[in-house]
Amino acid sequence: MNTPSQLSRHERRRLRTRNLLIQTTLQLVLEKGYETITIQDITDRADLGRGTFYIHFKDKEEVVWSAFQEIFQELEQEAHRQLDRNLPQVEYFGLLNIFRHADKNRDLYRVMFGGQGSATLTARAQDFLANAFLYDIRNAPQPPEINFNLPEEIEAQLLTGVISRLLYWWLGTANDYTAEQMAAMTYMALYRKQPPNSGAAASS
Amino acid sequence: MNTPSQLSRHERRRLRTRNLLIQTTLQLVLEKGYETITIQDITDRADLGRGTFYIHFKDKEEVVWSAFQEIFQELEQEAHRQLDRNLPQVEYFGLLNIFRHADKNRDLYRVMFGGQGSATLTARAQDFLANAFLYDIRNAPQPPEINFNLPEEIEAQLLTGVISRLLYWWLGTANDYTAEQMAAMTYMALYRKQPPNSGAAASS
DNA sequence: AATAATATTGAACAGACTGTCATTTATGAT
DNA sequence: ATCATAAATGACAGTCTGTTCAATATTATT
Repeated sequence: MNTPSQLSRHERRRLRTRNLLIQTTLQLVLEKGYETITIQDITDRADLGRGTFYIHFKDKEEVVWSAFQEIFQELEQEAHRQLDRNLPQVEYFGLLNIFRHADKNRDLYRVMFGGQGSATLTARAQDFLANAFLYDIRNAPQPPEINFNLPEEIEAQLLTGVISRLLYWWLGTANDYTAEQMAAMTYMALYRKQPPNSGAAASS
Repeated sequence: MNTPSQLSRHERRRLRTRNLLIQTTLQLVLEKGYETITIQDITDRADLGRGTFYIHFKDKEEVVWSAFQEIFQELEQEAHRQLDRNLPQVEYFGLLNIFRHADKNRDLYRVMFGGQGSATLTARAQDFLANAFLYDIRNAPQPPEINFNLPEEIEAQLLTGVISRLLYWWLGTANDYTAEQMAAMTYMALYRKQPPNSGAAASS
């Protein structure tokens, strides 16, 4: 039935063109902007027939979204790992994770949070963030160091707003802040404390 | 030259159809969503020729943006009035202004901040907010009650993020919070103090 | 009232993009 | 080598855009 690789040649072929479409789309979006590019542009660059696109995706949006889903998954998993490890100052390290992840995937984040993508995409990305925060707030093993005394839902939305906008600004403006600095500033604004390890080297 | 009304009849006529186009566009956007509607839809509903649209506006976007500009102006003027009056707790009343203004113009805010409009529109609206905040921070007659100790630019972006997202959530979700409650919660989260007049009636 | 200027019309046009579908090409099983 | 399945193709009809232009309606000037 299945070859050792677990995937039939058909499936591998299918996956290959699918990924080709994703990669090409991302490239083009980053070069020309989401609204501007057309399906034709994508398939031209990918050297495929235009019809082929519609076999794999319904929309421009579906391509970008599925690409981002994969990448977001990384971040989500890391966050849950940290939550489970019951770290002190999860709040700070959570922020740091996000900004580092954004740094690694600058271009993709730019499309999602940078006002270049579709409104729908941005909204979806932010809703995703809000859900993640809500989950974290509700499932925090310990009560938070600092309590906002606000409804959980609102707290989650608030965090989402701060992060999204700072990402937007950070990635879209000429500035020299590092991910660490951004996380530290966000932490200070939200929790009114110095972040851990400020000025000192952190290990393990 | 000019009649007592300051506007020639030609000018008034022009303005009339211009406003008709704006109103109709807003109606339709709120009914069907920004992306969906077409220029044809607008001029049909407005009972105008399609060509007429292009005499007044370049784009769908230009219509919506000019509509919002007018309305934002109200908010901006009120904010500056408050700043000049040197009120205590400007921060709180500034927030209150925004949420009340959003309440009065629910539908328009929904389009701008609700993820229904174009990404460009939303970005422009938020940039506008960020600029306004930056201006207020720099021109505050007194040093703020509570200092964030962050770069002004970042503080402005942070406020923008919080407000935009809370507006998005407030206007787009079933909930019973009043503008006052939203302002109070935002104020508490940002400044870690009870807002003034909580529980008491305010006059004049 | 006649004439000039301005606004609006609506139809027509080229160009671009979309989504679909019957056909062709590549792959897998026998 | 043959046949069945899946993938990829490109041409098609339909929609929207932005522009143009001659005709019509409205307002201003004399």
